[in-house]
Amino acid sequence: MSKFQINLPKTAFSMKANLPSREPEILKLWQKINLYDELRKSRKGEEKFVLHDGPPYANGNIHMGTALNKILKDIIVKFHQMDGKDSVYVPGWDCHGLPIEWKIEEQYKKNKKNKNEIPVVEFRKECRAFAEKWIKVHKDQFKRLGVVGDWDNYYSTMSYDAEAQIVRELGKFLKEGSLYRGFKPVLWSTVEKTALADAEVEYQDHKSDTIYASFQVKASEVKELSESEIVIWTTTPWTIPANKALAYNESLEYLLIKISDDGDFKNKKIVIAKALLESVFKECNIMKYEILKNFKGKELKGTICKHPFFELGYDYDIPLLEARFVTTEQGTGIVHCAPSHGPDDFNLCLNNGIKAIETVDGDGKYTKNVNLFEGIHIFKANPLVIEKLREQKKLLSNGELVHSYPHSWRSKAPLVHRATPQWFISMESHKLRSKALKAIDETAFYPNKGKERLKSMIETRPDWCVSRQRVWGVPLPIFVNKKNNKILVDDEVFENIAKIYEKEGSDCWFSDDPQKFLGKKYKADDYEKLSDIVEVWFDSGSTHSFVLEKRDDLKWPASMYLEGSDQHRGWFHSSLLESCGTRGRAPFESILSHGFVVDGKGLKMSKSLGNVIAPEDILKKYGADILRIWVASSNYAEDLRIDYSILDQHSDSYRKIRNTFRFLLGNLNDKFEDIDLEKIELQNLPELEKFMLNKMVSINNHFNSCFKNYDFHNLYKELLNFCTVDLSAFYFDIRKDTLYCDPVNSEKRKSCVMILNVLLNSLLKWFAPILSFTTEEIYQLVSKKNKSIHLEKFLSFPEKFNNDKLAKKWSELIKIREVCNVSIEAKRASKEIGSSLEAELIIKLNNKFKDILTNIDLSELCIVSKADIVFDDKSDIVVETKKALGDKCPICWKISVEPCAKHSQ
RNA sequence: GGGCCGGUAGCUCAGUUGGUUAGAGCACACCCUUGAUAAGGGUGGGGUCGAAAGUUCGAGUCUUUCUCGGCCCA
Repeated sequence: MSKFQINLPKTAFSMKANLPSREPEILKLWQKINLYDELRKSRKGEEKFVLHDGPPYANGNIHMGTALNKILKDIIVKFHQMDGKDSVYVPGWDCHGLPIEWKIEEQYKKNKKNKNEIPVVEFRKECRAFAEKWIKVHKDQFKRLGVVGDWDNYYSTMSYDAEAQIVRELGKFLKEGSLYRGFKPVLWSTVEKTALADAEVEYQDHKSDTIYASFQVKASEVKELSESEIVIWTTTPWTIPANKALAYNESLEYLLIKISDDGDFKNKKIVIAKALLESVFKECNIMKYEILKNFKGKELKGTICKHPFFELGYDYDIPLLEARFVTTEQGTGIVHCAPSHGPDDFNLCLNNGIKAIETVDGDGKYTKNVNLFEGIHIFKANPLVIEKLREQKKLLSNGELVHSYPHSWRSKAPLVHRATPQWFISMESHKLRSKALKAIDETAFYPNKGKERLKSMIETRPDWCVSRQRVWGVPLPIFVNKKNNKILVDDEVFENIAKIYEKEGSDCWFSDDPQKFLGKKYKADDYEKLSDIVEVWFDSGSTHSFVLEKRDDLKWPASMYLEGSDQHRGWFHSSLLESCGTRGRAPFESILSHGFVVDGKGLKMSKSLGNVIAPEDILKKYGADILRIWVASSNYAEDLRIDYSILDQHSDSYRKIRNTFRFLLGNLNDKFEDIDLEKIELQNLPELEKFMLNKMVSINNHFNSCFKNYDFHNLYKELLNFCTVDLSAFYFDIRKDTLYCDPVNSEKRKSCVMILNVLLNSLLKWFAPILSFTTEEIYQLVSKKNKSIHLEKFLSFPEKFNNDKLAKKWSELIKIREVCNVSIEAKRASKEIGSSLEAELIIKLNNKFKDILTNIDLSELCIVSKADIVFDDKSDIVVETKKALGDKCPICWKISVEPCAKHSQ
């Protein structure tokens, strides 16, 4: 037996990952060691990084979007933790709202129960139980992804303290005076006397009365329009008494026409859209006419009309307003706007300072706000309105139309848009809009484009409607004085309600004596108690108040909010408004928004396309670490593509990374030594080792700058390339000879082993936030320093490792190596040699390379048996490969005529 | 229909203020190795930068239009 021992790699770390079964074992370990608590202990007193969780809705299994969101959050939280901060993550759930109400109603239907016969409180209890059930399911699914957080102390919008705090927040708006009562149209059933949500509406055919009616111009910037009449068409004549404006489209062309037919409109001038001339004239039976003027819609700006019932006391101005929703599909190209009876009308009027009022009551009768028609049911009003129009000579024609129309899903009765009392937070009265815009400017956005997106929404949004006529939510804590209609604003009452909710939740609002909430100061008989609930965006917009502010382990404002880009209109938006209204600034320092998960072709996932991938499928087939790689390697600033071929690719990368670790572990025989980087004496190291240290510093610098910008896909790519290009194909390949064949106590081998230790340590930490399971698996194998890899901190590399001159020199050497490889490959292709050790090289180099070759053995670098160097000035780099002559050393496999220099004695 | 964002090799991504033959890794093909072995190494092929027009000495980078896709709104 030879006295030369070869040292082959040996490790317990298997090549096969088997993540789907191994990861659950690691989850058990984390549970056993109470990882979350350990993380907190390990950073006690350090600077906090608080990523405030946007609460997902507690309903249904998680999908790829939720998985992406949680993994991205977890990666960021872990990065900050390893960076030395106390990086706290408290997950939460959004629980109130319509979708859960529907689910419970569905169950009722199945069991033949009638919702209206069930007490509200009992119904709400079922909603609560439903949400609780899904929180449990979600929790396990999120944990399985490797997400570490305070799962035992999660927050929810339905917890008693949350409901209590939501009341306090509303109290602030009420006290300030920015929360006011207005009217807004909702789909309303006059039969059930209730508002219906969109999803409770069925569309069926319905026969409607149609009218062409005219509005006389009172003033206009277009001279010819004076004395003319603007014609509208509508299928709801009963809304004419509620008319407050007319809408036109500035990009359409309009005509001024003189009619000569006999009748009410003889010799009158009317205005309609050019594109609709034919259909209008046909339906109104107009034969003799003359076109007086052709003009663009934008000229209508500033025009004012009189109401058709002007002579009957409707003597207010009807302005013409520009609106995109006006088209030439039907009608006249001018739309009559009754802000109380249509969402388009409402928004257009609201944006122009015309507020909706209550024109129809819950039974469908006109209110006292409607002159001439008070008390009449709207479904009986059409003939009366038509008659009055005719009487006022404002009716061009009338008819009937069968069209698709909304009906109640329960009673099948036709619905109407009805302005109902709603509660709004004003964007202007207390400068909420400008406060919010300022707060956006003070917030960092990743990616930057999110800033403009949120800004433009805040700039144009109308007042915030925060009331809903539903039951599963926090009741609006509002009492209205029966005598003077004034809202009760009293901190004592709000605080009393909040205290009650903290103890028993908000169900009691619906069941208990109102006096309980009013205390002794006010008499319940004097007040009307509201039964509306708060819209759920106010709930989740308030999480900062009942989570960030209330918990000692967190801080306000949050360091970051992180959600899908749809939340610019959702949670980012509502949180910003709520916080700016109550605290004058945003509840976050930064916002990170990510795109949507789409399939491999960039199309959105849908059942009908059959391109849906569930997180569960991926976990079963690949494991969470592969999914985490997918998250880290994708550019979240845009939409993220996923399909099985993409996952296969990441799975291949994972294997490369795993084998890189396996090589390190094998050559260390699973005996990791934590090297003190400061104590490394560079002057004693071979150049290749110095170069590797230098490489690690530059990787680490790049790593840090990527991390600072949350630029994970570049960070991951850099690490992956480091494993493949710098380690596997370069450093490892070259040093295999030393590791396998040099004596264990040789300085060179010891230097290399030292580097392997540093590499293992660095790679474990760099990858830990992404490959949370695999790095833990390795850490458990080799280190007892901490209970978990996630309790470690990133390494800090001494400046002395940085050596630009060395890096430059080695990039030249690598160039020479590449030319050598091409030359060797030619001999291999002609079958003269196989392994590169069968080759010897004659390398002709330009004299300029002389300096860089000191201390360099090119035969080692190129993994050949011999390399002769010839300097001349003729060429840059020219390499000639010859078959090496002599015998193969049985130890190091190098071929030479002489006995092996290292292994011959 | 409107607003915003995006389209660079089969895939994931780089491409700095417009400036040489547009880069990397993976995948693929061929070869080598059999002492990282259901591993490892080498070489190589592959892109009219979504399309068209324009500005410019010069456009992946700037402008316009179109197209496809995504989010939000209607």
